Amino acid sequence: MTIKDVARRAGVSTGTVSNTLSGKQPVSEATRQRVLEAIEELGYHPNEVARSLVTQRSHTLGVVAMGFDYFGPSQTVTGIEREARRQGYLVTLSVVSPDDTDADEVLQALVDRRMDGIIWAVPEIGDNHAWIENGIPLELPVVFTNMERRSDVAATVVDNFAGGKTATEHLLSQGRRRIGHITGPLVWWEARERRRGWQAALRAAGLADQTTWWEEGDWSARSGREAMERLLARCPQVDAVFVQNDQMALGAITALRGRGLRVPEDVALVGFDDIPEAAYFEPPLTTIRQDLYELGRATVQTLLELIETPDARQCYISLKPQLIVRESCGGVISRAPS
Amino acid sequence: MTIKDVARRAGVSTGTVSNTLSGKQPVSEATRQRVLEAIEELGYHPNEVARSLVTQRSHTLGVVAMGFDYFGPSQTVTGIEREARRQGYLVTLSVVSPDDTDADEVLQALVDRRMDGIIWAVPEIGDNHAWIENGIPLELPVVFTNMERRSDVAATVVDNFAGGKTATEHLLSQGRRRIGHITGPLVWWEARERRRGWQAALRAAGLADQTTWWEEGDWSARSGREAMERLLARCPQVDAVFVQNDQMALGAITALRGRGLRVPEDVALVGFDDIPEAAYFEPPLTTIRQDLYELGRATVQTLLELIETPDARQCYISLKPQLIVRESCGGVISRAPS
DNA sequence: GTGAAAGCGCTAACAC
DNA sequence: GTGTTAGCGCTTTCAC
Repeated sequence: MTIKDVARRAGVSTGTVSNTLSGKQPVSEATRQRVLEAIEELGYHPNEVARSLVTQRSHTLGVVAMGFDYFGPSQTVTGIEREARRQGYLVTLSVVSPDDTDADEVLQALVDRRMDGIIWAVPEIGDNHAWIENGIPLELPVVFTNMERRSDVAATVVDNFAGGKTATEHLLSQGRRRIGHITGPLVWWEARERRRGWQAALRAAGLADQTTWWEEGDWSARSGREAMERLLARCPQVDAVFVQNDQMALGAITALRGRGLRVPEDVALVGFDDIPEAAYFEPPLTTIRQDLYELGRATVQTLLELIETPDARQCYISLKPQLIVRESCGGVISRAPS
Repeated sequence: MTIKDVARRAGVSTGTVSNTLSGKQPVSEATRQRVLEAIEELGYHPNEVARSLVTQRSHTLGVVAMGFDYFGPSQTVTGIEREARRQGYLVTLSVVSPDDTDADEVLQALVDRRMDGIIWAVPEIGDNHAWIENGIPLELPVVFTNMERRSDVAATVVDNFAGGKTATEHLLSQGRRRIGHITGPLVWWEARERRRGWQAALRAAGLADQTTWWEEGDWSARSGREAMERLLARCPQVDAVFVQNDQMALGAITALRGRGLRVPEDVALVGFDDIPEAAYFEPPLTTIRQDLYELGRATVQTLLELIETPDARQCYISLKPQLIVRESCGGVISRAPS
């Protein structure tokens, strides 16, 4: 089933079929109808591979993501896919692992398939973004997510600093004054940002001497429990803890309960992410929600603009996360979302 | 940067370049070296789109998934992507929504891009698989996941019936005799299978009259809480509940605690999925783990076989889920028999 | 308006 | 072994 078959059937040339399909050149109504009929009868669908070859456009976006069997990344990718499809694009997904050295390979495979653009949705860990430094080695438009601001690179991010600050300020507003902190792995840029936010809020409240009251976890509930144990051993006086994600907060709850401490009466807790389960923790968890779905949407829109207008102003879109108040901080109590 | 540039630079024809690259025709060592050098110097990478057009192979798999911002589906897709890449394939992902009428469109877009095969990783809900009935309308190899067995269709599934049966049998082995059940939406095939497993175990234990002790949820923690409330109202004597996923089990725990009932002393609980948080529930949740990562791997392998050997149509791979024993089933039963 | 023809970048016969 | 050439299925000049 090729365009030739359609042309033959309609008694026209392939160029005319192409024109009726694209509308780029005028076609008389009569032949238009005959072509459309032929297409219908033959059940013809254009071969997009052939089309890509000549137009140099694949209408496909390459997405490289990391560890997306977790809630955050998969939500981002979902947002990306939705928006891409809405705009007539397909998404080719590559998953890299934290220890991957094959970033180049992955990228090359996408370039070879002539993606129209790339979304690099890999968290910035250690120096895994170093390859960007000397200008992007790709002639393709690329947009990054959750990356430290750089010149000449487009990125969409969640304002993790603001998130950490908001969380801590909420704790302060509830009257807590001895606020500890459990971080994600500090090789992650996002983890460092959230900690900066916590420290900034502490300093602003005249609590600068407490900015060392933190312990490092690895995002897992297990590490949250262990970090909480360490924090309790080192700073038994804490009356609140800002935890950098909800899973670790869950572990922290377990640790506190194990020590006979009540949440929020003895120790208040704020998490980060607002995973669906957070509202059903015991107690329901106050947390910072980041709209990663929206992050995905915004990233696609940025990329499509870059594709249309390759003269590319560098743009850096920053999304503010939102405080969700539940019961783990005491004070204001809101119901679980309905 | 095309094959022509390489050919010119190496002083050979394009055919020779192609042959050195593919190795399908012998090339003298001397020219081979010259070609390789030219490729290196020019930084040449073959255009895979052009290659696809002539070879009729895209080395890309189309995956259509649903609601994969949840743990299960994203784990499956991760498994798919990993195995695909290991075998030299890229993955193009389409996400459909539960209320999709656009399944045809999605499929067509993948066919138009000449995917080498399709993985339909959409749960079977209502009659959303009806389009398969009159034989697959695609000339492409397709593999389905978690779908009821059909003739002439390849599928890889988790044995949900066995999972439900195992969960219930474990409860029975702990001495529980009044075992209720909270299901997912029964328009889901998987939910019906798990319930069948529960009922089968009940019947085998001579408890056939209890096979109506179930309530329906929608997979969310919230619905689990509500279903638990209803179940308690209708069958206050239950001493155990098998819940069809961990999120709903979390809600069930909340409901039980609200009624002053202890887990596992008063009511034992088994979940399904083994999400990472399950080990940190209060109490840690006994659950049925399904290895969806492996499901993804197996699905890709099946698909690749189908691509190589298109006459190998129907195969049905069934993966057994695994019981993970934690504390939510306890040993001691403290509720008085009624 | 419409048809003929020249590619897009590559592979695969087929000569030599 | 290597070069030549005819496509893969489409779009896009460019005549008419």
